[in-house]
Amino acid sequence: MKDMSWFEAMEEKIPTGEVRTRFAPSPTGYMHVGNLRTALYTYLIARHAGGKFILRIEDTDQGRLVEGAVDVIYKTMAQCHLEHDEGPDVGGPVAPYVQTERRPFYKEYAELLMERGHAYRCFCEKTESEEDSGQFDRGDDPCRSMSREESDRLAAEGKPYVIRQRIPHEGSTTFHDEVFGDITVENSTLDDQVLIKRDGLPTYNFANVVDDHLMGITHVVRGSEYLSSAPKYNLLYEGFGWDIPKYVHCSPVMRDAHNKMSKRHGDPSYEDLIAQGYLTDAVINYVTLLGWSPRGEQEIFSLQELVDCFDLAGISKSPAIFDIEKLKYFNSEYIRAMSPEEFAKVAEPYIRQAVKNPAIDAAAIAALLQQRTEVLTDIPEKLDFFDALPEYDTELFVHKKSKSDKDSAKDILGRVIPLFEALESWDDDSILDTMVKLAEELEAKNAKVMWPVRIAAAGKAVTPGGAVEICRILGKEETLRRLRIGLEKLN
RNA sequence: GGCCCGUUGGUCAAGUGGUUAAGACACCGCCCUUUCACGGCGGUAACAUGGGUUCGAGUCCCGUACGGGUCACCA
Repeated sequence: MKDMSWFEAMEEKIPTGEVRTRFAPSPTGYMHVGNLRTALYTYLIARHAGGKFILRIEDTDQGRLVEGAVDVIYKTMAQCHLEHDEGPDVGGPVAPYVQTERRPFYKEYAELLMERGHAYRCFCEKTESEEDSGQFDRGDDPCRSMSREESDRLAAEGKPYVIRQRIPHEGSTTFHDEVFGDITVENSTLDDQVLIKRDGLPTYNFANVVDDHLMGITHVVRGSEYLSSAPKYNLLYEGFGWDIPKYVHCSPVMRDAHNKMSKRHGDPSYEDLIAQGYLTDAVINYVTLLGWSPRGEQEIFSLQELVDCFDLAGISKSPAIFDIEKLKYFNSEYIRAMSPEEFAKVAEPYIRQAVKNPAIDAAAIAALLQQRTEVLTDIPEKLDFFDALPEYDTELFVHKKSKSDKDSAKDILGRVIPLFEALESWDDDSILDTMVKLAEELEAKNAKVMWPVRIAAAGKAVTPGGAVEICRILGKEETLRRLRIGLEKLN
């Protein structure tokens, strides 16, 4: 073990006097929605207080490392505008920020804890069946009462061991959580958890305590699955004589009443949602509101607005079910709030999936789409009729509300075609005027004229935009061709 | 099973002893309208349950039910 001056030097590096939070994912895959929400709350707490947001990679489980996972984390954080002040890529005062690179520290601190009597080496080698059956009574572990001399001797001989936390058999421990309040448990229900594994790496629980302390973390935000191990943390902090940070345990994001959202069940990750046509800002907004509620009735928040009003008191204790319908609503709100240019830009690739004809203006279509798009990936199917007139049934010409039927449609198309042919300019006004005047002439509702025109032009019942817009975008020649086809069908 | 936590409409949720129990999504209806949407207006729908405490309980206490978490040399 290092001498005390080494530990003192470590203490001196710890930043103080500011709120410091950390997002500490383990690089095992992609960004789950629950993870994203945890990252968001963590970020929001730091920024709201004008503090620091730190990224730490928890890779102590060598068996679960996934290639490229760290890059996904960086990429996602950047996409979500969750910029960190300290982390493996940008460095910081308490580097390194990757747990495997901090390996030497844990051992030192575990030994310090042994020195203080709150930990001990355990040389037991139990069979798996003993572990699984729970037959092995931890209270009877002979290593717990082994003398320090004996323990040192065995270790020096090279006998493999783990280091366990020595938890008192008597008394109780109370810890405080910002969301759940005070929770008290009997120490007898806590087990002497492993701190340092046989491979020399720390367990998650131990690495967390050591790192959070050494990094000056003031608020620990994590999932509620860690709630039951939290009392052991208090004992660890007390054993070291360290201040206990604020705990913020968050209930899970559920897929339904019984199951957490999970990739295994086919639930979307953040990346999946983006690929499915959801906007990052909408996802962030929605996910933040899943399990947290602001004071007022506002629901649409920019990240900055969230920073301004985020408050721990609004975090709820019970799990929240992820509702894709409500995300859709947020997404459509965000889409409608975009400038037409912005929307045209994000929509263009989706428009071009369906509309290959370069003569057709994608921006013109985007303008029609913006008010009626919930999810970007819905776009292509709305536009299939632009490139090719679909096969359609003449029943489509029948529409009661517009007072349109096959006979009237036939009559209207027969009259509209020559009028359109005669048009010199092909724009909204001239197309509209032509149809309105015809309606006046026939003493009919505008709809009676426009319905059959739109049906003949598009060949489908539901279209983005009305008859005028569709004819305009299709162009005069193509419109006329389609109207003639419609007329033929009705003959 | 032990321990811990949770429970307001289908969903997200407000609510910190006295409210006609907000609001949003979804759903339904009406209006607007060249389709579908958008928008506007309105509607259906909730305090898991039984006991207390109290003049008065969604709000406090106890029990019950249901649900979740945890009980790894995983995080």
